[in-house]
Amino acid sequence: MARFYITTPIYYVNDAPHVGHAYSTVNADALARWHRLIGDDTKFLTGTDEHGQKVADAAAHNSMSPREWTDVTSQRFREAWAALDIRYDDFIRTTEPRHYETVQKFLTAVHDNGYIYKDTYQGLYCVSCEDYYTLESSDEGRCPIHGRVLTEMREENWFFRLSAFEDRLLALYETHPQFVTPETKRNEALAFIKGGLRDISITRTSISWGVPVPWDPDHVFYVWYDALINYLTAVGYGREDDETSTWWPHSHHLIGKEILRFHCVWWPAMCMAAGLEPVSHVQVHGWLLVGGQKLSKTMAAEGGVKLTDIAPVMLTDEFGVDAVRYYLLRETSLGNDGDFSHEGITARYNTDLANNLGNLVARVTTIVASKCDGRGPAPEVDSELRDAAQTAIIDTALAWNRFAPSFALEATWGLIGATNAYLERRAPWKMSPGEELDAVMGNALEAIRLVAILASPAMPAVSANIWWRIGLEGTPSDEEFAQSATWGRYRGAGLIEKGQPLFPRIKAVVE
RNA sequence: GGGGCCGUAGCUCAGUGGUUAGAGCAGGGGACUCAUAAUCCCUGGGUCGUGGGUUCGAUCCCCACCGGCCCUACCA
Repeated sequence: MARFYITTPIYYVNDAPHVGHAYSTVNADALARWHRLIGDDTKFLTGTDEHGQKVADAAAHNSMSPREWTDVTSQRFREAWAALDIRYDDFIRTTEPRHYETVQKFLTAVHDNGYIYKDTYQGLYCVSCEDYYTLESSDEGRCPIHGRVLTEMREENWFFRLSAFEDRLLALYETHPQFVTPETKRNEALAFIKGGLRDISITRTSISWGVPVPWDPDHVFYVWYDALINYLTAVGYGREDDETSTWWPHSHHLIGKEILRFHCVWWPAMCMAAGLEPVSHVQVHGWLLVGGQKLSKTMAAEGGVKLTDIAPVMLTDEFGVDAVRYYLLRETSLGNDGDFSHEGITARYNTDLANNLGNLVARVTTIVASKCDGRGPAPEVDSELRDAAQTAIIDTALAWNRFAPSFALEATWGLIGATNAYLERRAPWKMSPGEELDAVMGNALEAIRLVAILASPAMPAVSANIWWRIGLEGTPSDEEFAQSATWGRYRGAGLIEKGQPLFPRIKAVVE
């Protein structure tokens, strides 16, 4: 049996969950649902990143311990994912004991292998940012954000010998051309490696809210170094319940483009240093832009679109869970930036969901209910709709398999369009009850059944609803794709009734 | 400052070293009336950011520029 292990980034708890987080998570969830559908043994991991000075400060500001604070903030993500029908198999928190154990095991291995050494970190520090800059990344010794002169600081740190992995990373990219997708992002990572790698400081003494360094308890690991390892924590690396060999390295990290360097350069090097094969695939996606602008705290501070204006729950309240999922998956191709707008989601909702899909189900169920005694007739073996169905099945499957949800949904919607056109040609509403009418309606119902299956990774609830409406038992994902997604299997057992519209049209709001 | 990405029809986006560059939506015309004033058919049309270069031929390769953006060691 094939296995599929997919992860999202773990989200920094200081942020409130917003549509950007939802974008990553919905994509990962849909991909996981697709692989479950085709029968893969699937594991879907998400979670929260809870260490670092910012978190400790926020906790103090709210008069809580870091643990109490992260209990609250981590929970917000679980709630957001519940609202979006995210079905993760594991939710990891970096403050969990299992994570401490894996991180310490992993980094001890790196240490034992000679890739960690102690040195003095000299950095330029910005008091406003509370962070270090390199001379190159500064604006001629000034903070690029605040413009103030950076002060030179020194700290005893443990360093990771990243520079030792340049050749091995290049070899990895050479022998695994699919390590990073899409290709433009792969090239970006490759260019960075070719530009030369420097060793990196991976511990801090000035911070206490982190994973202690086992061989030097005055230090904690810097937040990124423990964060990346979460992907291994979840498979039990270095612990009694170790399932690493089951899920690793044939796994997939879905990440946003801004953390490409961590995942495509440091992380494989860290794995190599620990004596572990790197993850096999990193799928990079772009950003959602609001009116062409990045979603950011800065923008909110400047009075632009606020993140809280587009919290996931506000969208699901307005459009429904599956419509939001559909929009996030359909609107932009994974890997490129996309535009997020209220107009955009409204347009997708009305055209793709209400007019095409919802209306198709409504018109078919109406005719069947009134002219076929409410029982779904069987489809024809050689219907002219069959070719369109086959095409949609193949193209949809190929697209999901190559991490391209937008193309998958486009292919699925091709069958919806073909079915609407088919009904126009045959005009069953002009037919009298009988064999001809039954055949047409059976074919249409079969197409709808297939659409429900094909759309189920993106819209699990609506797909199940359609399944029920056309008189079928269970849900579209009960049976493996290879068996269920073949033309001619429709056999409605239950009565077919029209019911309420799946997607009531949304009137344009004049602003 | 350094590295990188993007710039394609009104809008949102696909796409390719080679005959007339695509889809959806919006717009225009027609058909139909089962359906959520939905659907179906036809249709408009864009110097593929600008200027060079390589090539028999470039929107796609190279260089420069303009514009937008990302990374530069905490932001999907």
